[in-house]
Amino acid sequence: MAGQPKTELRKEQILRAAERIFARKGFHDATISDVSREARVSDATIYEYFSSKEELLFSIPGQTTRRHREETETILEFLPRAADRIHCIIKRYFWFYDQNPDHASVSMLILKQNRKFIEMPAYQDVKEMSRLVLRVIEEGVAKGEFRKNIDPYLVRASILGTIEHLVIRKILLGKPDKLEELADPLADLILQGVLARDTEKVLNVRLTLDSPDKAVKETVSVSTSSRNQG
Amino acid sequence: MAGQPKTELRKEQILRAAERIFARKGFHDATISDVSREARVSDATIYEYFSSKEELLFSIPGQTTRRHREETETILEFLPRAADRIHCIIKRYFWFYDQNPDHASVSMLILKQNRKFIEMPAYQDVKEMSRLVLRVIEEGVAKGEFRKNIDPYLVRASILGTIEHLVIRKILLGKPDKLEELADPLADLILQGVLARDTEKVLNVRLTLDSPDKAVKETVSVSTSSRNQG
Amino acid sequence: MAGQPKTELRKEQILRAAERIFARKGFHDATISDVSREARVSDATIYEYFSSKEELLFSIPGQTTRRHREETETILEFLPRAADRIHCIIKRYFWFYDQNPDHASVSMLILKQNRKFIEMPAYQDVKEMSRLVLRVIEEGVAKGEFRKNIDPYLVRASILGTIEHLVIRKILLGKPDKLEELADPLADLILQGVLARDTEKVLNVRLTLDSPDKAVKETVSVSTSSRNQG
Amino acid sequence: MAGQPKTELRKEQILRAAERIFARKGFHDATISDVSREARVSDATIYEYFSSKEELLFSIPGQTTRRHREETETILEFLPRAADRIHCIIKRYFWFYDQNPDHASVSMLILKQNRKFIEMPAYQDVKEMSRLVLRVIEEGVAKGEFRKNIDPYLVRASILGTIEHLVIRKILLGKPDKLEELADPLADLILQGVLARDTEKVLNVRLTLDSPDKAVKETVSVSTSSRNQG
DNA sequence: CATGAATGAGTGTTCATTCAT
DNA sequence: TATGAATGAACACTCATTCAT
Repeated sequence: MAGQPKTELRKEQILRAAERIFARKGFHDATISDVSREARVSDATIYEYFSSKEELLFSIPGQTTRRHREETETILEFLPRAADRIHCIIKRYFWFYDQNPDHASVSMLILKQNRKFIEMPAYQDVKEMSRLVLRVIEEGVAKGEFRKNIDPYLVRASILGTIEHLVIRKILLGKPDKLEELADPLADLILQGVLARDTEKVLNVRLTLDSPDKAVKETVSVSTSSRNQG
Repeated sequence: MAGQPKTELRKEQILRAAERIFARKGFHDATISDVSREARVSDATIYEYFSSKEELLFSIPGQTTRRHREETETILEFLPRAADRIHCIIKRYFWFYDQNPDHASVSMLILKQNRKFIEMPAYQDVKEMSRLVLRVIEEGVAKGEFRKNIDPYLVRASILGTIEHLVIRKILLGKPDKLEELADPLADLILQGVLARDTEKVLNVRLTLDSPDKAVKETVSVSTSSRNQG
Repeated sequence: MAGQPKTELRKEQILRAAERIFARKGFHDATISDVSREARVSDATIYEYFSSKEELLFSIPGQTTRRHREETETILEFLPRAADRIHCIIKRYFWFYDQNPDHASVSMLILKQNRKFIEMPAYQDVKEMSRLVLRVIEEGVAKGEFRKNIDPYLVRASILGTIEHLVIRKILLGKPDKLEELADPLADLILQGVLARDTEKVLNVRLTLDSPDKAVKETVSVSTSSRNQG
Repeated sequence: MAGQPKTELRKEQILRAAERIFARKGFHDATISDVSREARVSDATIYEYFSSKEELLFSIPGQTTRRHREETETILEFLPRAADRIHCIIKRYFWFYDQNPDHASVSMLILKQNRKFIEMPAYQDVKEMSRLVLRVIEEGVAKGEFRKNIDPYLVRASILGTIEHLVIRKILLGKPDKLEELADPLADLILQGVLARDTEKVLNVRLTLDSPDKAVKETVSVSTSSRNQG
């Protein structure tokens, strides 16, 4: 808990102000003065900490994104099954964006489509997170949990794309109120298309046994959709 | 085929130039002079046709989007099965963005996250297209083709979100070269999670017979997943 | 009443439109398009009749001013006394501006302080009118109607300045409703300071005494005018 | 004389530059660059002190006008007679415009006929000065110094109008060189029409005839004010 | 470390004016 | 004669950025 050097606090203060302002007004419509006013420092002070408005923008994700990734990685270690991991990743994404709406706006509306940002070091964390998702999928396939014939890249695109779409929708249209509640149904939907199931191959199983006195004809119906079921 | 009035041609000429320029440089980094140079008209001429730089931007989707939607609607009428319709929609989206990369850039990188745009009349076409997708899903459910317990809004988010994610990825990273090739696998993936199947109900059938010397454990594999199969 | 050539009508139509527009919006805030719209012609047409926006402006007073001067001159010929002439001039000025409020605005708010206008031929009419006033005053002095020691230039400045002040006041503040009603009191005020008198009224005293052989006719002149005198 | 804060000096510097430039070129024909060049600052600096070109214009009269009014008021307190006060006001007006030719140009050619200016707070000082003149006239009437039947508003219009006319004339035509020299004659002229005089009421004409047997002593009373009377 | 003050560089927008038809 | 279409030339205004204090 060693107090951060005062200068780090200042930096953080500016960063959070910038996040709020950029989230509210967009990058180009926000001025350095807007940010400095929000941060209660002078314009010039911002330049003591960041070399340009753009660098300020690119510094916003910083720790937040890294922490999100690291904590997610930590949790995943406790989840042996790929399906649970996917579920966890989705849940945490929604939770993360619910908790950090300004970060969500900056990430989704400003940074995601910024050609320069994807060349910045800060983008690495986003990339890492994306790789993590891919790895989980590939491991799921390798372990036989997921179907062999899926394209892991496509599955990842599907997971991340859906999340992004919903987050942007929430930012722009304000609904739904809680993204997190979409985590279960989304995980179900995705896993439905991905899980390898014996079942998948077993249809209308009709078993006839040679037991002469007893002819057995069974059709067992079991609901399979929920990933929560054993 | 009567030629458009000359003034309409001029407008179109400016619009296409703006599309190219905005796609290449982004909205804020592009100047009206950039556009006018590309269109081979003067700055002032642009203002004869559009009242502001922003109105110029918002006018870009215009016909293109509408036509895409209308043609898609026409085709869908010939496809009775919801699964085929979903497949068609996905395919056409990819094809559309493949064919119109500048339009794709403007839509995905500039307009999609523009708070003002979603209040413009031009946004209606985007909305209509989105509603069309929803309707197809709902009809699929109504007809029993899709599972009853899916959330059509979520499925739509999944379809559109994945497409958007892939389009943006292509724009920023340049790959894959042909989005259209992702249409089949994506449709498969989505439908996998959506199609109602008998099979769905028959799962993990493990039969243990009391025949002490013979334990029977059978798995009968029948391919059912592909939407191309009867 | 030979009809004016069609082209003259067009010109007049544009001129009156310009007068209205300039009166309402001022010269710089009015555009050629404003004028052309009011005149129901195209921008280009205006340039068929006037070589520039400024020339259009300078052409507005034109006939109106000349006619005002000519008619005034005509009337003055019927008024032998300088006092009545001054009165007439003032009355006609007020009446003129009451009748032509747009002309008043253009003259008083735009042209009067325009450095270029006073070099234009159209300014001659204004100058002529001003000279007319001066002449009347000088004649009044020459005839002994007005005091010898007035400065005719100053008196003219007083007459025209007061009129202008009142006209501008009416334009900007809207009151009084009828300038013309100020004509009598203003003429009184001016003449009060100008008329040769005591004298004026006291003099020309004709006394007839009954003394048959002696008719006495006296004119006593008493200087009363200067405020510096005891 | 403790120096004004540096920033006030800067503001004054810009204001005086603007005054010179606007006086010389007019408001619309002068550019911000003209002003900034004259003030030896950058364009942007002007906008640090004034929010728009128009606000800059409206700020020019500022102190100058207020000071003129205040000083005049102070002096008037020492002049008990209304006539002297009027004389003083006229003299000071001329002196003021003689001393501040750029201010004169801006006031007379630009501001006086500006519809927006008369709604600005800065216009209040002009109004106050105008009220002061009116008050002096009314007091003159109340004290019996001026004729009862004058219209104070008209007299004020006459004073201010004549001054304005002469100032504008000097600005545009360059003559006379010294307005101040017109103060005495103008005051005479105005007061002539305003002062209550014995004569005004009674012309105590005393005629003595040499008729030996009959001494005739007549006093003829004639109302003299109205010019309509014989 | 913090900032008040200053500005260079840039840009969207306007509009009087032209000219081919 | 009349004008639709086009534009050159300007200009007010903004703002990220700098630097002396």
